[in-house]
Amino acid sequence: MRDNVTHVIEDYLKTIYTLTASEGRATTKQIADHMGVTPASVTNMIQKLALTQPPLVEYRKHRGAVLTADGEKVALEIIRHHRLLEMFLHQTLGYSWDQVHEEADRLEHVISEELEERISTSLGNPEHDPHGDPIPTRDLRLPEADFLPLSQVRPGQRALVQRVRDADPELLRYLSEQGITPDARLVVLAYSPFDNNLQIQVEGREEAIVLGPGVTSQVFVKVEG
Amino acid sequence: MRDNVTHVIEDYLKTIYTLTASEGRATTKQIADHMGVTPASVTNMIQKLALTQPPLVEYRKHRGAVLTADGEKVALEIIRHHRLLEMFLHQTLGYSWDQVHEEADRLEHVISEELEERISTSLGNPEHDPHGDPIPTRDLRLPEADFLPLSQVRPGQRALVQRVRDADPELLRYLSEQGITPDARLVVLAYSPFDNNLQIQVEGREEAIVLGPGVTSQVFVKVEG
DNA sequence: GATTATAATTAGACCGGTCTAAAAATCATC
DNA sequence: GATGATTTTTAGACCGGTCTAATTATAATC
Repeated sequence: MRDNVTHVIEDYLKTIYTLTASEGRATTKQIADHMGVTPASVTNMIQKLALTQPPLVEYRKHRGAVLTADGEKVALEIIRHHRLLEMFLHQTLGYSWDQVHEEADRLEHVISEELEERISTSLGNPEHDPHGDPIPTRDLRLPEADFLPLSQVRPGQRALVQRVRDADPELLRYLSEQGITPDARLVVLAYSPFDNNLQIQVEGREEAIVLGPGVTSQVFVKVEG
Repeated sequence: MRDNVTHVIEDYLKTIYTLTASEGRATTKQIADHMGVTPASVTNMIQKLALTQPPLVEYRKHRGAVLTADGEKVALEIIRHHRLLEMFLHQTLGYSWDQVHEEADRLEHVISEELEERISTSLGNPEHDPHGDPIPTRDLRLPEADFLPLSQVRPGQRALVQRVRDADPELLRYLSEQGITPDARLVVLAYSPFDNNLQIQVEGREEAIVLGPGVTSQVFVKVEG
């Protein structure tokens, strides 16, 4: 079952998984945009993945792709690899958190179960990667988080930063500079309804800062009251 | 120049490099056997590599392949990756020396210059991998070794083990058990001319052992007099 | 140097994954 | 529910890398 799963297929399954997690579903176009590939290629691939034995996705015409249990397993395996690698590069080799993503994207497809295991134990079996994303367990369960995007926190509320979307290194560097990293505490001071800006005081910082929705929608927090 | 170099091409160049180093030249059949591929595939590939701009190999019909300076650079880059990774897996993640080869063979194609550098410095810029093979330097010079195969050492001579061919994990485990690892000292006690067996006393061991040429040709030493 | 074994090359097919261009289905808006 | 915009699918081509089968060149032996 694992042997016919190429690196490319792994990438498709991972993409479909994260898309359904964040957007609710994975359409042909979304997958295509996310992978930098034409929609025609996506159709071709998801049709193929629906015909493998066992099938890795469910496919009905014009309805996008949904992962089967088997497909989800593969996706979670790769996501586990990815997040363990991010943590390892960060902790053991001194990568900053905005540098790890790209490297992990290549390594995730080639590490053995053996190496995965050694990395995990050498890190003390961490539950989150450097961006606060949960790491699937050995048996591929992913602890579901009830985090709120920072954009939905309102004035007066205190919050603990839990995770940050790791897509854009620029954003990550910017957030670092502002002190907004997992485990940071902050208070929302003000909200501007028209542009959806938030004025925020990060604990331990002098100045309050103002962040737009482009930023606050990428940061996830737990509200502390 | 680097962008058209696929993982497969890297493997061909690496194979041609090691074959010319160990056998003096790289014929179509040798490359094919070494890579588990048909001779037809090899001809096809080396013809292609001779036509790239710049060419990576020199090719004349029925004469096998010879690396150009450019091809050698790529090969040495990959060999540097491979040997640094072996050392890293061994030192940092506790792999035994017979386990590292396979894992390194996959990782060597996907690590960035950045990661290569971080691994190297985290290991203190080692000059040899766990099997005693020299690691090409950052500027891709490979210190040439004047080692002798153990098979050519004669009775009465003391020798310091320098390196062991890393192709076969079985052999590596066996050698480990006998105490024959890089930096081990030994004395050759006797030589049987017909079967080319050597009787050997490893320093720190009780019993002398007898090794055939299948083993002694894979172990390289410096004779100490 | 003729014969035979071995190695190397060619020609053509195939597979995985991508693309473009054209056709069909769905969605959004009136 | 008709119209136009968008999305999706199909059909066919292409590229990288492999293979098999047939052919040709080299090496080895007499």
